[in-house]
Amino acid sequence: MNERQLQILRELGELGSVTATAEALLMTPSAVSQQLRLLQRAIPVPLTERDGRRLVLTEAGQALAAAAIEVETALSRARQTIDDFAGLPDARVSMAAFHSAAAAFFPLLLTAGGAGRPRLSFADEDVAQDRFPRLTREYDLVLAHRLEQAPPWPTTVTAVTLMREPLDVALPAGHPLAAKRRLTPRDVAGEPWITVHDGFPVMAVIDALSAAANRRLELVHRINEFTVAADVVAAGGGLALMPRWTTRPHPALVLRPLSGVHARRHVDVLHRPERAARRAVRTVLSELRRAALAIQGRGPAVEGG
Amino acid sequence: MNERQLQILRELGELGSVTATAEALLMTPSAVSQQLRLLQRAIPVPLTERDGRRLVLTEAGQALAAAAIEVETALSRARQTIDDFAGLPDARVSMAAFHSAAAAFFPLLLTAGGAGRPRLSFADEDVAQDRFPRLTREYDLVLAHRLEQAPPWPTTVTAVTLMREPLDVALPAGHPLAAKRRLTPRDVAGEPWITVHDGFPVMAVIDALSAAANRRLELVHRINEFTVAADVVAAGGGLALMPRWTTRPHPALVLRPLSGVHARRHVDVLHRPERAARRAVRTVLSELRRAALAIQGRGPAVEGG
DNA sequence: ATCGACCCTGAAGCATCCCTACACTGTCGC
DNA sequence: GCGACAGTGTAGGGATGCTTCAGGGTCGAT
Repeated sequence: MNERQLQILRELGELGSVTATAEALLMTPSAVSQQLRLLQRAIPVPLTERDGRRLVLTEAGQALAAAAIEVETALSRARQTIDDFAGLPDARVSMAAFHSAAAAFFPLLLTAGGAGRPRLSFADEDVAQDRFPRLTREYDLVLAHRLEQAPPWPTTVTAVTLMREPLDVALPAGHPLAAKRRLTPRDVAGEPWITVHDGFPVMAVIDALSAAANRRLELVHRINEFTVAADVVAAGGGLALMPRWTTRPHPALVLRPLSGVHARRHVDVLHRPERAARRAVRTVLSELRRAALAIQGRGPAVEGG
Repeated sequence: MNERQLQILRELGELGSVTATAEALLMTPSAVSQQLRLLQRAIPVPLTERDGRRLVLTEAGQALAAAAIEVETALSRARQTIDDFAGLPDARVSMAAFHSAAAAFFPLLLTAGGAGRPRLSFADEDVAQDRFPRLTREYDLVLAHRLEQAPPWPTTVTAVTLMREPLDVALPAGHPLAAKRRLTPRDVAGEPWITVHDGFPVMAVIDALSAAANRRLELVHRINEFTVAADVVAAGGGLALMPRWTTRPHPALVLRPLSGVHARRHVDVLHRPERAARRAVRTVLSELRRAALAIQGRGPAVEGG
């Protein structure tokens, strides 16, 4: 049982297939298979089992994969130890975020001053909810969002909630419903709607809205990008759900809180546990928390939720 | 930087020479040297430096060696994880103790019942104080003793104090001084003494006694083994310091507490940090703590200290 | 100062390990 | 039932890690 084999087992647990593991670790499936066999030879309980043509971890395999995370974390800490002595200031932290969080957080992180700060590499990644965790393989930190009632992130990643952000109804300033301070599902169920694509986090609220009003909603447009959606709402294309804080207010729109349905999303930062062994990563994590507070404080004063 | 190289670095830090490291790891000094060179190649700060003809760790090397302990601990935990699944009840725990602790603790540990308990392998090892830590390489647990005022154990081993045991003056029941409830340095400084060999923990109390009485003590016999010393005391060979709880009371002797000097030893259990990852080792550790309480409770009723 | 003992390091050689390439078997979906 | 896909075995090659042996630096005793 060596570190390499444990790493392979861990990836297999997270990715669920030998081929994907091989791809992630830049090796051939055959090599993965062989290392798994060697690992198994040293261990008296089965670590893997076939599931159709796939290979998955047994319960024991999952337990060992969890232990493998500790091993990698310890090794990362060792590397950080020597970086501390080398005093390398060129630490780079890579970070991905979905669009609205990227727009809200990235500028704040850039202006956060201080000498010797880690240098940041940003990337925007708008993916379906279940794809966020595996982005942590490519980026040190991943800003992800999920609805409050959605299933939690897998335990293979560490997740910290940065904010619990209400989702409001965006409508043109001149719209009749704009006169009300808050909107009920029955208020809005008859309107045409602009929603995200299927599988994206906000979608479940639309379903809940439909259920609360006991009526099928008319989904006219499917637009993931909130700024695009905002422009379409302003042009009279329909109503849309918009995060209260992380999108810049559109001059021609107003936001109204929803009552009667749970319309709130978590903005979380995800990372593989061992990444937090790096001091630079921890620094950025705490800057993120500070930025989240700033974003909530400055938001347009719409209360409720 | 792999696990093996970190292990070698750690041993070098603890043993202080390439040759000793090679011996401990069952390899040749040349192999150790080569692995250290490979490790160094990956790291931008010097990890080792020459000290005469010896090779020792730099500060950075010591820090990395400490991190190496975490790596080994994580690997040990991984092994324990699979043992948990395998449900192996045949866990063996090896344990060494200096003589008096061995006599006091080993029987209690044997009678500690319970099904599926770890099986114990005992060994007695009476070594000079500075040799105790390296016994942890050979045994899972090492019972060691040191005087309260002595330097603490090195940080490379984990130490838990089981008891702080007073050292009393043993004297024949018919001795004139036996009439006193407690003895001062001046009371005993004129008597002939039986002491342990140089370098053994109790010796420092003799020195303190000498200093407190401002007088050179007459050291007649050098006997490490307390039961032997007890018999010699009974035969009128002189006075001796005896631990209050861990030696069986001799029928012809009485113990009298000393005042005026700090005469108390710690009975500690030492182990390499990663050994505690094993459940069986933790079980025995807690049994040791319970045994220590029992030993103190049952001791002959001599109060003071 | 010199010699021998000791300690570390380097070169050569060998066994082992780990990977790729390729062929094969089993499984799923159309 | 066929093609696509997933995993596994074998052969072979390069890298790795060790031992052996030789050499150079350091310490202590004579």
